[in-house]
Amino acid sequence: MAKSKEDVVSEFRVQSIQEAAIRVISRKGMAAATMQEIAEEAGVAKGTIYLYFRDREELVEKTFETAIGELHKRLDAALEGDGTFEERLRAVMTAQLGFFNENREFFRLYHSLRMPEGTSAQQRRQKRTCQPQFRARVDRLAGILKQAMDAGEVRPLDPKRLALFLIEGSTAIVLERLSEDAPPPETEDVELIVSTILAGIAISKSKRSSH
Amino acid sequence: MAKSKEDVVSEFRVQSIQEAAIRVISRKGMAAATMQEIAEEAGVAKGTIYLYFRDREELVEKTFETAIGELHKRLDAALEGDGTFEERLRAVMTAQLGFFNENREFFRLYHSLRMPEGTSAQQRRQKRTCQPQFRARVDRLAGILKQAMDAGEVRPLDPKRLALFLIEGSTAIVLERLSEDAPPPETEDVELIVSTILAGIAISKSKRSSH
DNA sequence: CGATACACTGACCGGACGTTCAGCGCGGTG
DNA sequence: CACCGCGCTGAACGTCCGGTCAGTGTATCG
Repeated sequence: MAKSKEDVVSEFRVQSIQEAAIRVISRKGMAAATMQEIAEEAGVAKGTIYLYFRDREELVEKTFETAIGELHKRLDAALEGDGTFEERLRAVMTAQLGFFNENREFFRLYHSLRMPEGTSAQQRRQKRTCQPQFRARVDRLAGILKQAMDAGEVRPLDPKRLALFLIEGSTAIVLERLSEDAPPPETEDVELIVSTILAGIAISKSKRSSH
Repeated sequence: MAKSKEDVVSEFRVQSIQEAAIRVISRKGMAAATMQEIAEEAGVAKGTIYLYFRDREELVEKTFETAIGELHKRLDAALEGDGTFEERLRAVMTAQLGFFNENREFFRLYHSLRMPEGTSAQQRRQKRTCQPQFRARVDRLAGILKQAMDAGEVRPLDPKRLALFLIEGSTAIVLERLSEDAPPPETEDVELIVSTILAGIAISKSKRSSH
């Protein structure tokens, strides 16, 4: 069945509102972003938002899911086919830096939801909907690490902790890049991360003596 | 001059209120922590808080500074005297994990202030007071890294980026530890971080072939 | 023991924000 | 053209919260 005119309008509204929400949240922060301002940013009246989302929580939740779905698609694409661990690691990091670079505004929403706020009921709800998304991201990377360990490419360590360390560490670099006027080329930061994580930063004894 | 009785009472109130603030913020999150609840937690009336802090912002700011001052003291202590880079890195990481383990409740306050919220005026104020504290932490570690690079113990990389990567990566592990019922011993996680950062995770060709 | 000072209290105020809903205008229909 | 349906609007409502201040209890002093 072709999309009816109503569907098209509806989709357009939903998308405008979600994009506005991301922009306002990235400007003011999660707590200070008001429905009024989101509505203005989207070019609709406050009441209109409630025709498409039950309440503020649902708007935030759906918006987050839509946006993070995009990130997951990118990561999946980066991991298609198989290569050496190093290639895959580089692909993942490149995809990540690229995504946040193109979606700078999504970053703050992402960061705000890392740790749930509000009453314990709200916290539980946020946890149910957002935590799995973070977990999925961590688990995906942990899976790659585990695979590489089994293949003998990586020494045995707790894959989950390593994944956390890597994701959050690279997130810090993304954050820094976003606040810089002229960040270095993406590849440079990817190389920093990949080479550090693969080979470490210490100059081995043999190399030092040969120098 | 000895402390007058008023000073003692005053200090006690300030401390109670700050501790209450940390507990409430860690329970509800920054935005949802109300002055009323902080007052109840401290066992005083709401108005009393305003005898010791100009407004909510000042309370949060001062509380944050008091608590992070403690962290900085620990880090300084960990770096007293001099040792190899590896020893210093291990000391810093141990101090960090230890601090957050003993001050679990401070963690959320710390996390909430990472990224300023509210109107742009509020954001500027928060940036002026809190960002330098984060910067100081990063710069301190970056300094150690730089020193090790100059000494030829560490290969030359951007020290600031490395420091960010390390601090945020280890923060992720702290966060994970805090949410676990029975986290592994601190030393284990410290070793994971230190060995990863020093030697990387890849199994070198020579080691693999000798296996 | 009264008088004075002052830390403390908590009801109250003003404003902001999420949510609602009566009504408006516009495109479609007979 | 008159009527209708409906997507949309934004004023109004209830709630919540930071901040205020007149009043209260208590310690101190003459």
